[in-house]
Amino acid sequence: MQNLLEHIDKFVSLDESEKELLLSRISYVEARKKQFLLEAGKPGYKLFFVLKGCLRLYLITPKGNEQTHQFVIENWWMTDYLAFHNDSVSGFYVQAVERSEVAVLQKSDMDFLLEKIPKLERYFRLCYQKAVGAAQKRISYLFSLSAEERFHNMNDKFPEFVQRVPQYMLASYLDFSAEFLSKIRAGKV
Amino acid sequence: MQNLLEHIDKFVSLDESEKELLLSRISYVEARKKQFLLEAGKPGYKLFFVLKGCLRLYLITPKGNEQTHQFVIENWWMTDYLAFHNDSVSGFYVQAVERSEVAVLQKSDMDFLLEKIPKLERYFRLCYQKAVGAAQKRISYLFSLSAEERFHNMNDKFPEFVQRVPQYMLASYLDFSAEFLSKIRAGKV
DNA sequence: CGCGACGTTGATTTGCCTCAACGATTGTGG
DNA sequence: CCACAATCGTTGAGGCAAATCAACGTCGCG
Repeated sequence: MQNLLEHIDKFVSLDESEKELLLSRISYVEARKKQFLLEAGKPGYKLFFVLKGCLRLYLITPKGNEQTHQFVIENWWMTDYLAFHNDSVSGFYVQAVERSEVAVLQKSDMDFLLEKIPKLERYFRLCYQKAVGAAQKRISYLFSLSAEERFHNMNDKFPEFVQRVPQYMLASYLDFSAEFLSKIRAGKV
Repeated sequence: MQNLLEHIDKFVSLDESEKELLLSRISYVEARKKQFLLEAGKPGYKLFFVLKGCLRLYLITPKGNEQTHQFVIENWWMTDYLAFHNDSVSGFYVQAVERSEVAVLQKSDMDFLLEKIPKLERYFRLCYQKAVGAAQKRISYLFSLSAEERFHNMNDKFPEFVQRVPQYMLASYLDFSAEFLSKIRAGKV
């Protein structure tokens, strides 16, 4: 949990009793590779923070394909935010890409903590501000680059990522087929 | 500005002196149709709230096409959040789709207000939480639906929108060409 | 060792783009 | 208030990026 405290500390400073209170309301989960933390169709009242490892958020399209929406590594929060915001059922799966250590915050606990430690409003406001920016950036890549350009852009900017996740997940994240990714890598396109 | 106060009031309650302070740091702009509020390449330190009318956020791709990222109508905030967050230059244009009344908040004023009225942290945290959810939903539509399905989905869920904005903007929002939208409407596809 | 998950390759198909030319509608200055 | 331009929308022909399908390697693991 040290990672989480350090991350919070970058934005707001908590005293010892506040840290204690915080930790008393956050649980710790170790997820095996491919294990689900959240499933579509189930209530989405949890927020996940990656302490170690890698998670992905994905959905199954009406046609039955997996579409990876987001990968997150150390020091990012993730969930289906619409479900979280509206207390509704999740439309997404959250799954461990590799063995991961995760902090889990229930919405009710979040509300409790925000009540008791108003400074955390600021922390989450800043996290979300960054997340909205990241989402805008993501859409702009999907919009303005061709499939091949999206792959090369990813490879240039996040090479360790391209190593770390299976190709079929990466392909669905970049919004093209696994076969096509294979051809791009082979230079056959 | 009444709209803005009412919107804030849905999430947190401010007393009269706080409202006064808030309004003293927010400016009001009337934008003509097609007028720019923010331009790519210029500093992105402003946040916009639509009191009346409609704004769009778009970028120009390397190939020279307009790609509309987002439309916002009454009671939504908008800007290039990455530029706003990092105090950098905007990658997007913000333009009035129709004659609009807009509240403008400079980042420095936002920081000042958040300092003086910590309750506003909560307000923005909730606005952003909703915005992240909306962005996730948007990506999921782009991912999982065909061009024609995206149009019909839009038409079903936001018919007034489809009326309100020019077709070429709508087409770029749905990520296909204006010509193709024309063909979908004519049932020629 | 054998099975299932993952990756590769080529042939074929298709959804949507591009380009070009032409209507319709809106706006503007004479 | 009309003429004309600019903006916006329509239509069709042709082309291409990427999907789909199918078959076959390969690796890791129970």
